[in-house]
Amino acid sequence: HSFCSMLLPRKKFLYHYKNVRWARGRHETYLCFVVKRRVGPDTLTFDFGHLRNRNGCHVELLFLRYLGALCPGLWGYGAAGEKRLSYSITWFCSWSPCANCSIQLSQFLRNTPNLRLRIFVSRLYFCDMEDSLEREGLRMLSRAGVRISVMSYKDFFYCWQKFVDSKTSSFKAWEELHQNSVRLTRKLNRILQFFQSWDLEDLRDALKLLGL
DNA sequence: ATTTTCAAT
Repeated sequence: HSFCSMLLPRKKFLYHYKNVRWARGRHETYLCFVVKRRVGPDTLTFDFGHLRNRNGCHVELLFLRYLGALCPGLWGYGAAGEKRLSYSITWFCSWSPCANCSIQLSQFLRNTPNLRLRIFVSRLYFCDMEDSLEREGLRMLSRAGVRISVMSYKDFFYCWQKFVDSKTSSFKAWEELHQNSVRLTRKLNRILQFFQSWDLEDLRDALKLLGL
């Protein structure tokens, strides 16, 4: 695509996705995505790539702009409501969405039931205050059926393989990756006020990865 | 102990 170069430079990935407590200077947000078409119980990987925020537009809303091109037939072909295709999108974002993006996404998804969204985030954006709008936004997304998780080692590893110009260098975890991921996962669970259970698609992906 | 955040210069 013209709007998303295929591979992310290693340095950029490591700088922007590092789940450090004090993410000084991360004034950009990256979004790596996988689009899968759902055919009955099966999903076929259809497209992947990455985006970053531009011109004051948050990357999530930028993604929504490109959604029509990424998911042909999402809104049906020809006659209204006919032959709508179903898609699943998984994205990995360096920051969690701001309140406004969460609201926009929730509304969009309510009007597009044939689209499923699964979100992984490296860091939580403005979620320190108990009453922050960002926290409420995450709950809103959750209620709209989006499963949100904090990225763990396996997710960084996957992104390195899939989206990064890693050549032959293997992914090396930074100090504190695991601790930070655990801390942020606990924080997200407290925000969402319940423990999200496994879902079937995660299980299928895990089995596929193991070659089962 | 404390530090930042999809910038603005």
